[in-house]
Amino acid sequence: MDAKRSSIGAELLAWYDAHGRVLPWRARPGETADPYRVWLSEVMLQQTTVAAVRPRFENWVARWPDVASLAAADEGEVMAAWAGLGYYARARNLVKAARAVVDDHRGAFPTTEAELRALPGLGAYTAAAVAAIAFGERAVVVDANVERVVARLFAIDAPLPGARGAIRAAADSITPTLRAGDFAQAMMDLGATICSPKRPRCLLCPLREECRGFAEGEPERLPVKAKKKARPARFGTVFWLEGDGPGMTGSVWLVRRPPKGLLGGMRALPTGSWSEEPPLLADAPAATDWRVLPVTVAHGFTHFDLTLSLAIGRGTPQGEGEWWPVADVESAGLPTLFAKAVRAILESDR
DNA sequence: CAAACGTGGAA
DNA sequence: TTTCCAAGTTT
Repeated sequence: MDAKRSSIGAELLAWYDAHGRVLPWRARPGETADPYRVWLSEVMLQQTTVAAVRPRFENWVARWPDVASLAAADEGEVMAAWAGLGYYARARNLVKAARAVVDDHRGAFPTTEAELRALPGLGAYTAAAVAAIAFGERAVVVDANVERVVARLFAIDAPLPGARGAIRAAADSITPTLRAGDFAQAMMDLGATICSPKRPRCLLCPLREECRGFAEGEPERLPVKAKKKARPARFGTVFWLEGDGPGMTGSVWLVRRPPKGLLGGMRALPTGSWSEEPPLLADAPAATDWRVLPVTVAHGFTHFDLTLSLAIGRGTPQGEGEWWPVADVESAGLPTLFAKAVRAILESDR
C-alpha cells in the first residue's frame, strides 16, 4: 500500500472529527454505540434521506426504545408507524429481525458482519455498517455515497452496476483497521455534504489532493450510471365506502393489503388492481351506487406512475376489513398514496 | 442479473 | 415540469 493511499483514512477521520454531522442515532465521542439504534437508523436510511428519517427515528425510539419492545410489538402498529416512509418490506423485516434477535440470540444483537447478514432486511451494506459502527469490526461499508466518493477518488469510469466489484475493492483498500465505523460514517458524510452527485464542493474536500477524479477535471461525471427506463403509466380506482347502518355513520371501510407486494401489509382504502386503462368500478367492495369524483390523484412509484380515480359510495361491504372513524382517518397509518386520495376526497364535497 | 419495491426534496 | 436520487434488499 503506498503512502498516499494509507493517508486517506487518517485525513478523512480528522475531517470527520471536525466536520461530521451530529445525528440522533450517532454516538457522541466517548459514548458507546447502541446496536439497536444503529440498526434501526440504517434500515430507516435505506434509500431514504436523513431529513425524512430524523423525526421518524425520534418518534420510533420513544415508542419502542429497544429490540425487546419492538419484538413484542403488534405488527399492525409497527406498519402504521412506518406509514409514509416507503419500502414497507423494511418494517415487516424489522419486526422479524427483532424477534429473531430475541428468540435466537438471547435478545442481544449478533456482533459480526456474517451473523448480522443473516437477519431479515440486513443486506451487504447494512450488515457491514452495523458491524463497523456498532461493534468496531473492520467491515467494508459500501453505499451509494461510498460508491460515488470511491469512483471519483480512483477515477473508476466503468459504469454501474458493473463497477461494483472494482469500487468495493478500492473501498477495501482504504478502509482502516481502527475506527472502521467512523471511517464509514465519514465517507457517507463526505458524500452527502461535499462529494455530492451534481456539483461537488471540491475546494472544501479533505481528499482533494488524493483525488484522481478531481485531478482529471470532471469528478461530477463519476460514477457513470446506466440511464433509467421510462416509467409506464397505470390506472386504478380507490373506493371510499361510508357506512349507512347504526354505528357506522361517519366511518369509512378500510382493508389490509396482502402481506407481500406493493404496500404489502399496510392498511388501505379498497382498490381493484392497477391496469393500463382506467378500470372504473371493477372490484368495488360493495354493491352500491358509486359516484366517481371529477378529479384524479397522481402518484409516482419507483417503477410506474399511477393515476387514481376516486369512487364514493355508501352501503354494506363485502369481504374482510374494518370500519374506521372518518374523523380519525389520519391515525389509520395509510401509505402516502392513500393519504393523498383521502385528502382529495375530504376536500371534495363528498 | 433485472425487476420489484415508496417517497419527498433538490436541481 | 421533469428528472434524479437518497445510509438497499429481496426474489
